[in-house]
Amino acid sequence: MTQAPPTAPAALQRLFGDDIAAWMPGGVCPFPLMRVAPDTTLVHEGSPARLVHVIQAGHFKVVRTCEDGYEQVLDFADTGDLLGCDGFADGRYASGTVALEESWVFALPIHDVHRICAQLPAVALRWQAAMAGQIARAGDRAWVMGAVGAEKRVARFVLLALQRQSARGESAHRLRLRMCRRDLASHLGLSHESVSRSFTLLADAGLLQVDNREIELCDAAALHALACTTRGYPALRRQAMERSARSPGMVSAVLCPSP
Amino acid sequence: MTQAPPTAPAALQRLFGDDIAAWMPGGVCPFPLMRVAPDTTLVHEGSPARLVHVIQAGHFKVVRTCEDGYEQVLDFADTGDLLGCDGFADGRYASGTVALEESWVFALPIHDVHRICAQLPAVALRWQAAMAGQIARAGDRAWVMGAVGAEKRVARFVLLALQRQSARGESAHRLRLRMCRRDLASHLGLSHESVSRSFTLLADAGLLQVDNREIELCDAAALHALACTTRGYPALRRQAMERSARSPGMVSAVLCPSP
DNA sequence: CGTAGGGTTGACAGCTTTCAAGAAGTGTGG
DNA sequence: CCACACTTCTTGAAAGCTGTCAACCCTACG
Repeated sequence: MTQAPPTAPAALQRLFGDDIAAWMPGGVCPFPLMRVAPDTTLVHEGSPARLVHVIQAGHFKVVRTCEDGYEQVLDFADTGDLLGCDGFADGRYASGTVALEESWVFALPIHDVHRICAQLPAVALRWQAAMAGQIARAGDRAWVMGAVGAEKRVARFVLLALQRQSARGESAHRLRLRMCRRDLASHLGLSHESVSRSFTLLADAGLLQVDNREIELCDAAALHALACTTRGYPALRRQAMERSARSPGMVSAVLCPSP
Repeated sequence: MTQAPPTAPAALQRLFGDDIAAWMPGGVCPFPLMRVAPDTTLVHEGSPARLVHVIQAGHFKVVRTCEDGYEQVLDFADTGDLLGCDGFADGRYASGTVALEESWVFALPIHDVHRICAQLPAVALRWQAAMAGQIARAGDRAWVMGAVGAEKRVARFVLLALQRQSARGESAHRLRLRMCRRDLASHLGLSHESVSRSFTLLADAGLLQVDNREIELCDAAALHALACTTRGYPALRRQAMERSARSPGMVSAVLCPSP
């Protein structure tokens, strides 16, 4: 299952720009590219923060563990994201990060980042922009989590994930979830059964097509309306009932010709 | 109602350290201290981002407005917090900020911040720590919003607010909410009636004392247990019922002698 | 004094959690 | 290759929490 490590440090390129070349004596990247096995903890909550990680490939969840062992999923991170920035603040990581699949990250010593930023103002600017991007991401996340009602939270989550994916040049209507329902439920403040039911409801209403962790957007306008409209959307359940009554046997028929 | 503007730039001091003196020719702070009237929008969502604001005094809400006019409250900010960092990322503010009361903020042109950071590495370090602090804050916020159940979300919110307040040297058991129930409800993903009911429930159970926007912590251990325990806490309602049955007429009696 | 906005409470429909069981997919070892 | 255990996902039923609608109290304010 182990893939070959990515060759080009695309994530670093985006962070440091062309100035990264000045820090690559002999074309060798000064920062180690680490492989992280699935379900492995990359940084432990509360440990001393000396590294910031940049995701080159793969997906992570950001968690905070309660005293009784229940883990609250604060966020999910993917390619290009920074991990462990919160450790900058007081020297200890405020959250842990766990790989959802085999992943590859660059480990940047905070000290080195400071040194580079002090010497190359252009890099400092990009670095600040990257941290600001993490703050903006957190705002998006709050938008998702602040929705009222299970389907709306799930709808916003899917919409945001697709939006980010398409901003990265990937598909804008097809989504592959990397996390299990339980992690997603923890993130959204729901039970995992409610997440499951929400997906089937959105599918029955014709907004999505759901096959386990494969999501396909069918009715972008309707999903957007559901996600962005204020509270109250009783029409969805009626719509789902009607649809499922109309085609009782055609569960897995191809409903959404891809545009 | 208009108070005098604060005299010492404490918020800037914390951000720039002693090096701020080098940027104060004749002891004059180079950044304007702006007064923001209650219910006034400081930055508009989507507008070009040229300033970062530092709260010197007062309280704000950070919002994202849906197309139909419903505003989602992403966060609340108070003294020392940075406003508008998310605009760093792509040049436009990703969220708006509205003053909850009369407030005072320093307006820092992003360009100036960059210049100062380029010249004074120590300031750059502090600035990064401040942004990292905003990221850590966002994690806390996700922890609050990710709770399952209305009382638990409210409990976490109160706990976090008290914790931040005490970290700033203020009271660790007395809290004055600056936002209306509706804003708090929007932030927590609840109806404002549920927020109200949660407060009275927590009060009836003896964990808090609630008087409109004045909150007093009565049983820190129990509130902490409620906030941090995994889902399921049916004992709370029983406890509240028993308590309210035991003292039917003593609604406003002084239950919590301040330690 | 009248109005407006914020906060609380009650009633009820309906959504969510919980508990339980079954279906589907995955990995392991024989 | 199959059987088996295991996890994940889905679904059903019941209890109970939450949203909605409505009413009432209170304070602030003109």
